[in-house]
Amino acid sequence: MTVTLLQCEGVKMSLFQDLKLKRRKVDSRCSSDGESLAESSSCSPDSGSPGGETSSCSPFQPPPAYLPHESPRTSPNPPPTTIERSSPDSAGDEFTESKHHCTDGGQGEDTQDAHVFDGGGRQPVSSSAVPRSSETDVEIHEVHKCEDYDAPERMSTTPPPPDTSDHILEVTSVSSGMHTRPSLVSLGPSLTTLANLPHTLAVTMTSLAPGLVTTAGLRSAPPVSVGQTYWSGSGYRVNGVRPDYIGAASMQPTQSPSVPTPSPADSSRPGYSPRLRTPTVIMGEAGGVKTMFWSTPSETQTPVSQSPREVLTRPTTPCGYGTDTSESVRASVVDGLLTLGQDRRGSPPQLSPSSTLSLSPAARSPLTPTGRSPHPHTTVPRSPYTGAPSSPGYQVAVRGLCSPQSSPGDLQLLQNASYINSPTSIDTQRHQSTPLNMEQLWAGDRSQLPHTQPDSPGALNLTTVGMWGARANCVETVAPTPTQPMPIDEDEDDQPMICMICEDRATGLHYGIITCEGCKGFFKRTVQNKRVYTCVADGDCEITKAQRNRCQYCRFQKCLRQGMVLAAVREDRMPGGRNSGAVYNLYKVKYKKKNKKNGQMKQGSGGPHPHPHPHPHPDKKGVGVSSGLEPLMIGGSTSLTTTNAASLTTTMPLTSPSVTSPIPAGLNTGHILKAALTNPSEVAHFRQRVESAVSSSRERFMPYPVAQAMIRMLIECDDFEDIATLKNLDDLLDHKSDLSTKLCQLGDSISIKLVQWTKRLPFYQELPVEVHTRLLTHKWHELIVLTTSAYQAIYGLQKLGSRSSDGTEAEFHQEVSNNLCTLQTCLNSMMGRPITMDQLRQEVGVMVEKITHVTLALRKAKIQIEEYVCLKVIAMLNQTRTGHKELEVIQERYMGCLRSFCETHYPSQPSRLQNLLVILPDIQAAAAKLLETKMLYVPFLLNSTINR
DNA sequence: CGTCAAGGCCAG
DNA sequence: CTGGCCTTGACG
Repeated sequence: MTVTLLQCEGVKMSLFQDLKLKRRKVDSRCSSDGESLAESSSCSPDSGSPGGETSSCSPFQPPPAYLPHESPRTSPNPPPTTIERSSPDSAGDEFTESKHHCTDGGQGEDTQDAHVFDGGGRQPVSSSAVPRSSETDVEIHEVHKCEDYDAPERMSTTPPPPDTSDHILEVTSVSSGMHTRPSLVSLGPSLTTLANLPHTLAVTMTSLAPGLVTTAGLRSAPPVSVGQTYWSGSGYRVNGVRPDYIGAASMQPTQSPSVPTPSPADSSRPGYSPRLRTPTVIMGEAGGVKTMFWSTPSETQTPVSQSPREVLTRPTTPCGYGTDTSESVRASVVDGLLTLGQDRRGSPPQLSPSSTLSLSPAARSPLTPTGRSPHPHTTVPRSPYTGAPSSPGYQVAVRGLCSPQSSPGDLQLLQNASYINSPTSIDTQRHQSTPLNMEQLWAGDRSQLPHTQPDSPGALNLTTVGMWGARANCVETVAPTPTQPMPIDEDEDDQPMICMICEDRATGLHYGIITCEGCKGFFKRTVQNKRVYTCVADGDCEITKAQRNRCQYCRFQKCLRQGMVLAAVREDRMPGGRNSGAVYNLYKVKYKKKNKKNGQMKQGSGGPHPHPHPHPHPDKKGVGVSSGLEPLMIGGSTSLTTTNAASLTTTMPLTSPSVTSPIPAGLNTGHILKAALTNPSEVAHFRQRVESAVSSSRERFMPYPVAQAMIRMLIECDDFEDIATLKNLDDLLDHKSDLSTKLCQLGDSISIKLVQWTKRLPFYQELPVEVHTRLLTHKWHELIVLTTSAYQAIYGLQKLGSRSSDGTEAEFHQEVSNNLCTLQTCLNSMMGRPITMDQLRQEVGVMVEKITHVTLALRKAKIQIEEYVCLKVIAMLNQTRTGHKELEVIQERYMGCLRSFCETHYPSQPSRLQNLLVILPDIQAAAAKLLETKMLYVPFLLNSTINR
């Protein structure tokens, strides 16, 4: 059981945010609340690039509650502990501003991104219904050591006298198997309030085993993915392709306007896909003394500005993309936790640094084009639909996961895992290439160029393998041939092209690829003037429309990487005319002769999901798809993954030269691929898009029996009632026993159940354990909300008799009131003293409202268990940005399940799928609030009392 | 003559 | 310096 306890840490540590911890600012430039902070932001609209994330007010700042407020309350009673500064990776460095990198004064999306804290219920503290006293308005930068290893009698189960002087939590825990004893808790003044109940829960810290010295860096709060985009079935197109077909969900318009969000003004903006950063708690334990500090957030991107020390300490990840050390450690530790007891998965090699650092192209698994080490079990033959291993021992193996056992070897492994690098972000695999020496480039050294450029080996082999390696992974698998043109989806002609560099609106083919006027001009000026740029960061800045002017070096590098041809810039500056054939042969996208008589081209429109634009707009600028751009020839042969190639032979006949049959009638995936291949916004997304297209085809054509079987597997692994309710409610309500212990046990129970659920998932083996870890760490609160709300929606009706939801405002308020009354009763009992309704509303009112909102939405939809389990998986796999194709494939697989179920069981509700999906942002909002209040037990209490 | 991908111009 | 708009000129 050590395993599962340990696995809880990721969850438990999230609770630490709420502790009355003194934040001692080391280097804060931020104002005291999210809004003012945002407004004062002088930099970084960056929603993902390293270009801005280290700025003082990036979206990755801790949410307001955790921002380094100007907290003047210095402690007259300093903690009786050793105070240390945080590690090199922590706060100080990452608060470093990078204004020098912002050449546009922070225009563009600054405001938008700066408001992300408002979204999803994570509202600025100042506007929260929860009083500030219950918020974490301070930041920890010290390590608090506690010398008192085992003094449970000092743990506050009754509120200590108010102490306004200092909010110090000191925790020491001596591990004793699965029982952990917080030994010293010194909380702040508002411990007497309801909101502090979970603080004691938060104190739980579980150790591996007696004597084991370990370090655990744990994200204190999962990123609140407010405003994430979901498939919405809208008509939005990217280069003529629906983003959900090509995996570019983040480019979709965001959620339905009908979905209320805390900050609709921001979250509803097209393309709004914020990723929040949260503080990071790094825990350490030495000699049985646990220490911790908070660092500033640094999720997965490499900041623009790194102090030398930071650079030195930043681990090199398999993808070459730096992760915060704390994040790495955290992930690694929890990875280890998840891995323990899974000897069948070959844990030691999986967690060894050597395996994660295996970057040899030849060694790359075709399933892991991002360079991440392949999971050893991805080679298990699988059903193309279920993804489940076909081996007969699969079910046994899954069951075996439910009873993980640890061993000394596991502990050692875990210990080791603490020091290896975690994989990079599951949603961001960025390339890191050899620096481009522009001076040498202009001096004639073209060896730096990707192979699409002249003077470099294999110039006509348009494969971008080599120094552009990581990027090339994404494209090397796609190999349509000129003799096998993709069907053209003329229905999409009226959709604008997007620039392959910055995703702005493209105006046509320029220097070899489809770009906007800006990137065209930029490339031209750079080449004509032989300009030399440098990147102040690590040469990996994100280039988007809003940020393209922030780093000329990275913009130009991307131009080259994407295939812009230097030779297309004429030395003689002769205007007009056509380029020579030699230059033209270097183009990635070629103007196709107008021979659209290929009968295959029109076969794509006969599927069950006809496209809404049957008549193409005769826009002369619609070069991309409409005029027939030949598919890019990348490489000489297909290298689709074994697994997917097998799938493709049945559904995607045009992706490989070896498969020459026309598209089967009724399948219109070819046009998806055609468009995806000929008009990608980025070549680097080829692979992802193809995968998405493949999975999309699966999703859309999944037969119901297959969906039914997959859903049944999800239901079986869910154990709905067990995971959504509290078994020992009576014990919990008994105020005579130790409340803290009970809450700790509750936290254990919740996290154990989540981990067990994860391990039972049919696709568990398809993803590396670290990915599961990250998913769970980032999504656990959403899973809790969805689970409890769905349970409430489905079984709460029993309490209400057969009355169904009418969705009225009155019902909402009634339900909120009922829930608050239930909570009041429970808490009175738990605490042994009365809690006033005012107190209750103040502390948990907003959170209960949001959860109730979700519950009513699910109830109104009359959500079925089948839909709930699919939604749960979809929610867990949802990413703030695209890029992790494995997750997308699996997510869309279950999207297909859900769609199939909805279409089969609710044929009269064509928008049922969409209606269910748009509840997800509400779930995120409620989850954010739950996280904010830390009262994890609330939804469980409400569920557990349904039948009382 | 239409197309379209070059280069040029110039306001911001 | 950027990027929207314009001009140019080979090609079909």
